[in-house]
Amino acid sequence: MAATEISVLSEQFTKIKELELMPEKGLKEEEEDGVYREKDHRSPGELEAECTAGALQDSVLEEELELVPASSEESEKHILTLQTAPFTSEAFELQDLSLLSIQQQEGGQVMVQQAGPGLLWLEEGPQQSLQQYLAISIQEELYSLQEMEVLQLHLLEDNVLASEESKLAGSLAESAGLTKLQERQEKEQLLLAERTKEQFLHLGAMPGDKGSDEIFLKISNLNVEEQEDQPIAVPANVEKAKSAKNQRQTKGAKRTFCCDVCVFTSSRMSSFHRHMKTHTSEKPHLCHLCLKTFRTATLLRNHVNTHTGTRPYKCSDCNMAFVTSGELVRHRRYKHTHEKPFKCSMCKYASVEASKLKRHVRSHTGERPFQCCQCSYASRDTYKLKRHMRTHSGEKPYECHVCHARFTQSGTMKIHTQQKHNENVPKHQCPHCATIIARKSDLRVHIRNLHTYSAAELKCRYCSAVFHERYALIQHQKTHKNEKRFKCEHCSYACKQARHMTAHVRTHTGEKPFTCLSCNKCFRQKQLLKVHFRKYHDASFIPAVYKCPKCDKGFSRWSNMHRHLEKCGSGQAKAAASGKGRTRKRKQTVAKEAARRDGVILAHCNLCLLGSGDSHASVFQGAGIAGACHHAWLIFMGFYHLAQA
DNA sequence: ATCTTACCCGCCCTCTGCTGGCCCAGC
DNA sequence: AGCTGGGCCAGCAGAGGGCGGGTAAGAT
Repeated sequence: MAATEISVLSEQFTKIKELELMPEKGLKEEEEDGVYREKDHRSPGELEAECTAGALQDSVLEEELELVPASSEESEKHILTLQTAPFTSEAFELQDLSLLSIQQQEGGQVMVQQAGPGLLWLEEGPQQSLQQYLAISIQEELYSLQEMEVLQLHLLEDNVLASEESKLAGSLAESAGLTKLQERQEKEQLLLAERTKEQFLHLGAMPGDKGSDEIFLKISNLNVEEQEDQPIAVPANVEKAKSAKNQRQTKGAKRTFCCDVCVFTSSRMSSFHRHMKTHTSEKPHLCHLCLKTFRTATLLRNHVNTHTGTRPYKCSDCNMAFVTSGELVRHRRYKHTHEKPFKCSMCKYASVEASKLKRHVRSHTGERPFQCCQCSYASRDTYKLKRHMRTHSGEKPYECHVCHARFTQSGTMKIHTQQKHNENVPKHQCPHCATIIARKSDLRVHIRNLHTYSAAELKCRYCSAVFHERYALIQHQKTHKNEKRFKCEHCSYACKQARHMTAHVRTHTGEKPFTCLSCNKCFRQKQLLKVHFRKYHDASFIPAVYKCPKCDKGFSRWSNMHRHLEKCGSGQAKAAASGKGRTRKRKQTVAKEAARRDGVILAHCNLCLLGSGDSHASVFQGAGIAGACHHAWLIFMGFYHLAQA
């Protein structure tokens, strides 16, 4: 005969209830690992009582503590549940609780010894099952996970008849001077709401299987709330849950099992049990491929399917297949049924998934929960923030497979490839004019700039015409293009530009407003003075000479040579010179390169007679004739050097 | 125990639109 | 030869579709 000794010191206490002979159905079933798992063996009332007992503590939950061996006979199987009871010492005048021992003796008698101040009562629960309730106080330090191992309950498993137990229960309950738990439930629940600093423990002690001598003590519920000197994190919704739970229970119409940790409720015991496991870290199912663990075998199987590529759920309308049925349903909504159950209350948007609606709603609310850590940008979803971060990192993950140019976004690369490397590039025709633009967005800019109505009057710079659309103005002004609108008052001269007329009029007046500061020579035009100064007073000036590759005629300006080439024609040089889409400088460079290929001399040094395909002095410098370059200048409007002249 | 359903988060993609720098033709 | 305006182009952000995969709870 062994006894249980529990040190109980605080006001908090726990009840231990022992069920009578368990029906076979209610017993644990042995699993492969030989460990007995608890089956639902209690009545709803008992379970509900358990449910009210308190919240769980993850670190302690589900620990099974082995008790002393029980009798090998089936009739001797007992379940002893150490369960929290939300009583206060004040309510039951329980004080100075300390040590208790339970001794179940031969003949079914249960001896309870109070090694210190304490309390034990037995009660008869529903379905005539014997329940023993032991009220103990919990020493704070005692009920940590490790210290539970210290706590030992020793039950003497003798033959106990249910009737005898019942009698004994009644006797002990009476002797304890307590009423049944059920009669106090409402009061307990009210007290529970007030007891924010209590510690609750729920232990289930269960016998072994047939022929087993073992009894397991299962810690299935431990509610530890904030201690005075040891704050413990408790979900904020616990009190809320309790409140809601109480409301439901007082209705009494239907049994509900309420989680004390969260707001979960269920009418099913199995669901409740399964739910309670979610408050633990227990994940016994291990993936042998990646060592990830899962709570259930189903989760593990689905996970393993992702490794193996097994996709049992096949779409009947296409060849897609999925790991889970949920994925298939979602796919069918997206692709085939177009069912969109999640509808926005602010617009017509509807989505297949709730998360999409949630994301969409942010476009109404303006909420941007994802803040960039390096700038003020915040995005409405995680992907945009991730994409944005590339602007800080400089990462360009997308590469053009043709030219290997890199891009930050896939769309940008796609457009690049389309525009640069595809032959059939879609073009966008402006609906208002003949303009064709490669990109739609640029067409939009075009329309905005040129075809948008302007309230302000847009006046023609050549006449009095007025327009309200820029495109119309431009088209109108082009009609003035070839007009020689400026006519000389003194002669028949006419020109297109006002500045030309100004210069012309000076031929009549003799005015020469531009004076050379070096030699006082005067000029009618600023440009003429500029040319003069360069030619006679600027030692560093080396005039360019553009030489026709066909007839060797030289030109001081590339544009002049270009005009000449149009008439003269010269293979590559002409082709290069007529290249469209190039800048003036680029055209010059291309023409020079072509000339060099043709062996054409564009310029000569006036001193050393060196000829070059390039007109720039750097060519002579590069040839090592530095001395010549400083004083040399190339023939202006000619193709031989000064010495020859 | 298993299937089904729902929810959630994450990732990637596409389409879209705006912006500003660059290039170039025209003036 | 300089200025200007318009097209080209890449960068970047907004919005939304579709799927992968984990988790939990109801139903069977």
